[in-house]
Amino acid sequence: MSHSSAPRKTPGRPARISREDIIGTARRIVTEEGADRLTMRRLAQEVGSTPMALYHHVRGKEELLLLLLNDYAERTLHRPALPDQPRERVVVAAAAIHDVLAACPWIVEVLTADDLMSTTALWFVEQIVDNLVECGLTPERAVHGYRAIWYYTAGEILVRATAARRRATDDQPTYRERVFADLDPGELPRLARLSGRWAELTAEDTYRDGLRALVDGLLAS
Amino acid sequence: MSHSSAPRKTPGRPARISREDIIGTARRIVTEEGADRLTMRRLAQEVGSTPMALYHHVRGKEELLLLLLNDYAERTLHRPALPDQPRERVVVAAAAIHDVLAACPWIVEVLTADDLMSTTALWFVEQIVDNLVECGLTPERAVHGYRAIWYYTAGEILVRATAARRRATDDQPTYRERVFADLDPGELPRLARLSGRWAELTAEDTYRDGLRALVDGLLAS
DNA sequence: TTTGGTTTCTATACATGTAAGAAAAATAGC
DNA sequence: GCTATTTTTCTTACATGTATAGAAACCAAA
Repeated sequence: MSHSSAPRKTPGRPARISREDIIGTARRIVTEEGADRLTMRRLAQEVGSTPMALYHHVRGKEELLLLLLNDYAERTLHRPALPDQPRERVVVAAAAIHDVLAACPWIVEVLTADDLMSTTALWFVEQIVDNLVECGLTPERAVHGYRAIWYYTAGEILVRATAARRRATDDQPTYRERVFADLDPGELPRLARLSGRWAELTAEDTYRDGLRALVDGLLAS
Repeated sequence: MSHSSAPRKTPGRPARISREDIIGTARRIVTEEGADRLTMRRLAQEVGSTPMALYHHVRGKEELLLLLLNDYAERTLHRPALPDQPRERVVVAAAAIHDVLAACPWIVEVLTADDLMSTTALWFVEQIVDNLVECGLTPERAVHGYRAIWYYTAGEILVRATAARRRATDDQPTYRERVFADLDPGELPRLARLSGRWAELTAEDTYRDGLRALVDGLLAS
């Protein structure tokens, strides 16, 4: 579509599609029709190529989704105004990442990435680590603290997203509901007493509370 | 294999395989040859049936893995001796769950379960919630606290397991390594200074430290 | 022009999960 | 014994990710 004249310098057959084409088209499919519709065949057809040609620009579907996630983060993750207190900065930076990712429903299959590693996202990591140091942690403990925050954040998003997906798919009552329906109050009194409200309680969004608790605890030690 | 005489009471074609057969055989395949080898076709062949017959005893592969996980938890998760302090009880109960799950390499695909819900595992949940209340939290906050612990735990296992899998699969340097290799010290000074030690630092097992911090923070608020 | 090398693209094939529906094997009522 | 009903099993077919092998399109040298 693009380059026309400009004498080529590399040998070999010239590429008809680029990684950017692929990612762009993939993004369009995903935003317009949802992540289910993104198949390698469909994507190939849409960029005017064959499925296996994609594999010369992208290692496989997993990498494609990872690239898509980075692309998404790059364009929707914006640096927020940070508060004065270092501790609050940690909270704000983590919550900003969380909110953007949580709003991205197709994320589940990729989010087990080791870290989020787009250039934009790294700024947030920097803020978290730096402000943890600012609060008195050694750099080593600050990194560990960041990792704990990332585990908590990724876990929250993954668990909630999967639960939501299951609820949407299954017509039947959940396994959880069945188990909670007949708890033995003798064996598990606390859960039995809470069983009626469990669904409601776990549905509440308490990400920030947990995050604050975690940051507090990291700084207290 | 089992029932012989005993006049049947239900109408319909009698079942030749049972859910227990399926789970047992699946467990054998997974423990002997790894989770990759567990396919519906292979499993069907092994129980002496056809793939689609399995679907009358199990909703699909995802449910099968969930059942397998519960089965695994049921037989390897044993109630530990709990310390005296309620706060330490929370830590010990959570760490017990964590350690059993983390030792289970095929877990990744299922762990996004809403909670771990085998009967045995619920005892641990009970301990966590109960002792959080014992420490002064309201029952509501105790449930939220348990959820935060679960998010952190599931996230840790998932992220670490996936990272390990990626390292095992990929021969090429990780995306992370490439990004960390050329960080701009002007933009991200803290990360740039730590970049050489990042892999080493994130490889350390700091689950318990983070857990303690989280529990401390939950109780401090 | 021909030959060789390099890169990209295409065709074909396979393994996998599972949807749809027909067939089989039992019971219940007559 | 015969038919209707119910439950389980089997057959077939499809969508998907991707491995493999080779064809196609470009450059550079002979």
